[in-house]
Amino acid sequence: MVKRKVNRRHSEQRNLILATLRSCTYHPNAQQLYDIVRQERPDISLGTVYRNLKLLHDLKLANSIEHRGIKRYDGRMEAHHHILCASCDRVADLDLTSFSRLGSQIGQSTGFRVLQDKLILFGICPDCEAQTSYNTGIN
Amino acid sequence: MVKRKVNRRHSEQRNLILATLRSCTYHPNAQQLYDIVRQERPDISLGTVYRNLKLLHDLKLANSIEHRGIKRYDGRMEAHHHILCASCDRVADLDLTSFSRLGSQIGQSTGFRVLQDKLILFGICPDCEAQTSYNTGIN
DNA sequence: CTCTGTGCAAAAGATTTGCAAGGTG
DNA sequence: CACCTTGCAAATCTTTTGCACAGAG
Repeated sequence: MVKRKVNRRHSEQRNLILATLRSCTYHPNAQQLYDIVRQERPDISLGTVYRNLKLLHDLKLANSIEHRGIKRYDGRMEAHHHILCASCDRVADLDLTSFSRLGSQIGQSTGFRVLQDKLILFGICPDCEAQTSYNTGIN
Repeated sequence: MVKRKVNRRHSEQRNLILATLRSCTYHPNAQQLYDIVRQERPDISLGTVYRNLKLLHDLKLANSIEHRGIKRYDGRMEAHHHILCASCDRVADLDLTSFSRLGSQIGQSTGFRVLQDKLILFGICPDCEAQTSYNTGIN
């Protein structure tokens, strides 16, 4: 179960995918990443992007969050959280130093060992808030 | 966009689905709900379950959380949050009165209007913690 | 040479949708 | 009646996987 298959070979595709993810200012999904990466390497396949995102996530080189049936990735690995806009699906990073207290409090009351680096919030982003109408349908 | 089509007709199927969801002690997905409901009404279709869960969610009669590509539902509508076990995917309810402060704090720093009733945490549940090996693969 | 990674296409799994028929008010 | 809801099946969408070949060490 805890299989530790360490020695991975390098591949241009994998390096490119990780570099692209890291340079991304937003939180792209596989298709978006594929579209960007393809500009530089038109022969890359979508399957490879999926395979590598999954691998990078397993290797803890990428985070992921899921919303409305789509997984989005994040190459920034310093501990942080995310808030999703329930209207436009935008994702914003959240540096939340004050969470550790709440986390351990929750751990005590539920018996769960709370993962301190994964917390998802929902809200309405400023842009959507500025508009008169928006859908509040989260999930 | 803000379509308000209020007058919905009743249907046995919809009532049954909602009642079943409400009586559920866990957080079932569409398929699980379908399996339960079918015992009472063998002719119901999976599509109907999906359609009604979506509708009930829109009407704010059900909450939903998404994990590993599957949506799970919750008929308990008092404000509360959820914590997911990253190992066994169990969902636990979380009554978190102390969140409102953190929520408004986050609202100030991000500009988001934080939805106070939707917060997802990840952790390892007591049962999984008791086992020596578990996968930490969240998402 | 030995594996790992890739491209391609097919498969899988969850959810949605078109349609004709049945149900509700 | 008008139109909402259903069952069924097909369609859709995202993600995974099998396979033969290419590439890395």
